[in-house]
Amino acid sequence: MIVLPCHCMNLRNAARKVSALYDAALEPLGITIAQFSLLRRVERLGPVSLTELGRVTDHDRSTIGRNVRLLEKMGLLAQGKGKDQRETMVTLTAEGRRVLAEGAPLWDACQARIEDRLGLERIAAIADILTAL
Amino acid sequence: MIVLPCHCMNLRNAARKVSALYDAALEPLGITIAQFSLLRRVERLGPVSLTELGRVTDHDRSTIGRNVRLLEKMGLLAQGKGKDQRETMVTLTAEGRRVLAEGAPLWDACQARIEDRLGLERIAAIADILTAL
DNA sequence: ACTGATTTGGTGTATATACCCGCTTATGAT
DNA sequence: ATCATAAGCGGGTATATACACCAAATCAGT
Repeated sequence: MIVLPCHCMNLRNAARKVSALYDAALEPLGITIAQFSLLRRVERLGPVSLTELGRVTDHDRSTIGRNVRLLEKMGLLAQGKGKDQRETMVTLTAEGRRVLAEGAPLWDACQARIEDRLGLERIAAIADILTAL
Repeated sequence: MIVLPCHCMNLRNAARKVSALYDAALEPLGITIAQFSLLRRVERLGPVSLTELGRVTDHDRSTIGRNVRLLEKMGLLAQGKGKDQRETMVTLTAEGRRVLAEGAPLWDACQARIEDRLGLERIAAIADILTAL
């Protein structure tokens, strides 16, 4: 892949390519790395509102709402009203838990492969970018 | 922004955030950093086919075709048939050249700000990722 | 020259993402 | 209790991106 002068495009291209690798690794699950990551978030946070999910992932609420809806249609997440009738509370389904369990070793392998290819130096740099922004 | 264990999501999030900064910087032009970058590619390569653009940018042909179509509607790019009647040749319009000229200092400023915030170390790491993949 | 394989694009479909607007529900100040 | 304000969501619209499939054009081997 050609390296451009533009740091932004280089980042985008790197994210695109790395995403394709993770997506391929998770292919047996029928979900993408973005969806896998969202499932894990819900697993971690327990019943959680869309707004809260958006806050912790730093995504637009509408983005989260749409992504959750897809996972709901797949039977991996469930939505219900909370005490506050405005809030949509999101929870993991049994099937969602199963997919997470099945996916864990796939994700691990891909993650390890990436660490191998990039080296700890660059891996650390990626994390640093987020904190430096 | 929270740092995740998943290197892929960290890269995606970094790309999302950095893109937002570049997009904001180019906002006076009415185009995004992805579009700006594509315009520059066409400027560099001169009349170029969609397939060739896809190859050099490592994007799917259909993605390029759609992105070019948008820039064509904005009057910044023009499409025409080549000697090979299958090929669509893409060229920069006068207006496209104007936008590139107007955008150059905006891009420069944003690029410099990013270099400042991230430091040359991390900037180099980003470029390295692409070559390491 | 003909025919089968390849190349080039376009379209349909899908995910990921953001912004804006409008509706519903909760909260807080009087 | 009332009413203005704020919070939470959904839907519309838009860009960026990929994959699969189809049609047209070209090319290569006979």
